[in-house]
Parts: sequence; structure tokens; C-alpha cells
Amino acid sequence: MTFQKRTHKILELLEHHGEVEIRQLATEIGVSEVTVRRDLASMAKDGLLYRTHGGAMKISELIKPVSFANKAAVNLKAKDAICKRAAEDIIDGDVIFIDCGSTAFRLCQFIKNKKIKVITNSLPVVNELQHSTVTINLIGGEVDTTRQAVHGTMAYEHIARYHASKAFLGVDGIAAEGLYAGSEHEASNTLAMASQSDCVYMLCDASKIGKTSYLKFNDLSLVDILVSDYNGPEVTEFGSKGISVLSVTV
Amino acid sequence: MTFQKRTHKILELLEHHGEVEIRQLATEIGVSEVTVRRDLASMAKDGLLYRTHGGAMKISELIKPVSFANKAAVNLKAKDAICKRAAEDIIDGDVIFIDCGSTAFRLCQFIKNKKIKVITNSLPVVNELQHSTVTINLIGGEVDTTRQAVHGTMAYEHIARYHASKAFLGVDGIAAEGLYAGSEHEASNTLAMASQSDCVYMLCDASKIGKTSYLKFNDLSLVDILVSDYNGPEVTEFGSKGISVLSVTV
DNA sequence: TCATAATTGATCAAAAATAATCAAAATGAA
DNA sequence: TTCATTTTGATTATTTTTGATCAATTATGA
Repeated sequence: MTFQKRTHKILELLEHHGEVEIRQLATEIGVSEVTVRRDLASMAKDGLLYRTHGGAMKISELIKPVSFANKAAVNLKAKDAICKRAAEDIIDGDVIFIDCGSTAFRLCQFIKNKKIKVITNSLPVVNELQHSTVTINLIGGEVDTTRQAVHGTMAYEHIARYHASKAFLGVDGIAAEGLYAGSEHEASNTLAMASQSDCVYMLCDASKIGKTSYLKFNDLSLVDILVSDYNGPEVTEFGSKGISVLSVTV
Repeated sequence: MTFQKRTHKILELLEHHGEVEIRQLATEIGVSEVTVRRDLASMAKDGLLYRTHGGAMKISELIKPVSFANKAAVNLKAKDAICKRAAEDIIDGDVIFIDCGSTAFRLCQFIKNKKIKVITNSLPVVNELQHSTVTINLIGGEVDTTRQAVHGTMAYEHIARYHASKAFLGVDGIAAEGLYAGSEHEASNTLAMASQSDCVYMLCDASKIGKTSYLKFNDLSLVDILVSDYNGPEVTEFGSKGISVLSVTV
């Protein structure tokens, strides 16, 4: 049994049990304790395990948790209900865009077990999907630490090189006249992702419906499907403009 | 049986079993052990397999991805000393590359108050520099959750569009013969960043000096400055190959 | 705290595997 | 065929790996 093979075996046992003893490894593998000790020393040097007296332990992944938190405090229940409904439309094999808004972020929890590819410019989304079956593609460019997202020319060029079956986006406001953004960056990003998608899902809780801001960046034709907990008169108007509206109840 | 036929047979056995022994191959193929050894040496040189004592392994069997948290826990003090020295060379206005290694990551703590631009493919680096005076540019592409980094074709293209005054990089091993990487992704990334930088700083703790791995990706000419806590005979050899060596004490 | 037991690191020797050298055999061209 | 080249196998020195031994260190319980 070579060193490489023993390394494999030790890591396997470690993964399964969390810790191992030298005595036990020596008999299990069929080599002397001195050899096992040498193996463990070498592996510890490479950071594959943590050496203890008489054995070794797994190095905890929790030493330094890298985290990009999303502080989406408002209207959480509505956002979750909207995203739960939107996730039902996502099927294995899909390639989807998720933008850096607090609404689209809530979609992550519902897609963790799907076999899809997610393209995003949101750091919290990447963080949230890290330990899932989803493959992640991160848009490159300048990092906006306030928004915890990537933007800039390079980012929009990057988006332009991809194509997705569905895009899950948010806006600052949506009214009959069009779509409103909170910043030019958000507007550019939304446009870039929408133009590269077959089907654009707009995720808007009730507070966004009818709201306008200083920056109207596009008319409603950008949107294919609106998912919302709102149920007022504007909804029929959106419908008449070619948007399918998925209503959810909170 | 010709060399080509034997090569084919060995690869077949390797594919099926994952590993082979020289003794076993010699009897199976009907040639002497010396010949088998010669075959394996030649194949290993071409990267078709990994040579072990008494046999060979499939490269894919050998690769054991080590998580970022694991690597980060090793030789912390040496890494900090190295990065502290390296940071002294970074001046306001610099544009620098930082790679996704655990050594270069330790550089973050020393540059938080500098007015520089950092281009990186490392998620922990972005996280660490979030609340600092540094402007961050994140490389886009596929996210590798084990290494906590971005890689892939898109990433290397992205890097090629930038230019930096300095690059702070790590390797798996550095010896007189050249630079060794832990994976092809790491190799591609290191090359991409180095080629777009005026000055390449290689950050290596003592355990990396003289170490080799299965993947040699470049000779030493890539490196301008080596920062290390190692002080042995190899250092003068590096010096004679045109590398400036900055020695630090832990 | 101290004493006892267990574990470790260091050194050394044996065994196995390898690299290097050289001669024999096979191959191929003139 | 003959000569040169390549390939193979035997031999030997060197290196690597492994296991044993023992002093030094560390953990544990009285």
C-alpha cells in the first residue's frame, strides 16, 4: 500500500468519523504506527487534517466563515411567498439569472436542491448557494460593497456573453408607465440580464406596485411574468400590456 | 509488444483499476520490470499518470481538493510575516492582483487602509476587504466552492483585460526547475495574473520551497520577487536565476 | 502538584524500489 | 547481408520507504 493510497484511506475514515486514532489506523491499513504517524505529519503539513495526541481530527470548516449577509428585513413573508411560487417554474437543466436585489435573494432557499446553473452578480446569492447542487457563475467587475454586488462595464459585457432560459429580477418600482430603478447600476444590470433571457420574471412585493422613482429605465415590455402578492386594479392593466401575473397570498 | 501497445494496455488497466503495480504489469505484459519502469517514467512525463513507489496512479485518483479553510490553518505565522513584508512594497495608487491562495489571503489585513485597487478571484479576499479603503474588482466566471474562488475561461479572459503594477501570488511548490501548482485551474490563474503584471511577487512559506507536485506549469522566469521565511541554500540559487529574494523571520 | 503512562521525534538499520550503466537482442536501412 | 540505431534486460549503486529502538515530551489522574 503506497503513501497516496493510505492518504486516501485516512481522509475517508476522517470524513466519516470526524477523528481517527493511530493505533486503529495502523491495524486497519496494515502498517506500523510509525508509518501512520509519518503520514499524519505530512498530511497535517498540507492542511488536510489537524494532528492530535494519538490521532488526528478534521479541520473544522467553521474556523473562518466567509459570509456575505443579505439584510432583507422588510416584507420578508411576502418575498418568500413570491419566491416560493417563482421557484416552482424552475426545472432541472435551467440556466437562470438572479440579480442582486433583496427579493431575488430569497429565491435561493427554494432552489438549493435543483440541478441548475445560476448566473448572478450578487455576493449573498453566491454565499447562500455554496453548499447546494447548483453550479454558480459569478459576474465579474467592480464590487459595490454597500450593495454586496458586482457592477460596471465589465459586468455588463460579461452578462452579454451568457444566455439564460429565465431571469429572476427585482425593481424599485413598477407602474403602468414602466420600470423604475434605485440606481443607474441596478437599471443597467436589470437590462443586461433581461436582454439575455428567454423569459423575464419580475419579483415584486405589494410595496413596489405603482411606485415610481427618479429613474424610469424601461417600459413594461421587458417583463414576461410578474410574481406578486398584490391584487389591486393595476394587475389587470399589467395583464393588458402582455404581462402574465402570478398572484400569491401571504 | 511495442512501446505504443504497452502504453495502451497500461492506460487501460489504470482506467479500470485506478492504480497499477510494476510487478503486476511486468508479468501481465510479459516484459521486465525495468522496461515497465521506463514506460511509466515516459508516461508520467507526458502527464498521462502519476508515478508512485512500486507503481502508478490515475491523476484523477490523486487529486484531493483541499478546502480553503483547511489550507488557511497551516503555517499561519509564517504567512503573516511574509505578507507583512510584502505589504510594505504596496503604495497608494497601486493596482494589484491577489490570487485565491491561503497565503495571499493574509495580505488583506495589511492593506486595508491603503488607497489601492485590488483585482482578485478569491471570495475570502473580497469578504475581508469589504469594509476598507480598497476598491475591489472581482474576476467573473465559474465559482469553485471548495477553493472559494472563481475560475474558468471567462475568468482568464477577464484577467487578460486588466493590467496591474504588482501581482501577489502563491504556488503549491517552487524549486530550481520551476513552479508547481496544485491544480490546472490554479496554474492557469497564476499564469494569467502574472502575465498582466509589471512585477510578480511570489509568497511562499518554507514548506513550499523545494516542493514539487505532478504539475509543473512554468519556469522561474515568471517570478520577479520571492518573499519567504526560508533561508536555505536554494535561496542563492533563486537569486542566480534573476529572482530577488526577500527573507523574513517568523 | 507530582508521578505514571502514553505519545512523540530522532536516529538507525533493513528492505524495497529506483536510476544509471552497460551489454545483448531486435529492428531497419543501405 | 552488414552496419547503425533502437529497444530491452541484467547488474549495481543510490535513493526511498518502512519499522525498531530509545530519549524527550505530553497527557492524565491521584
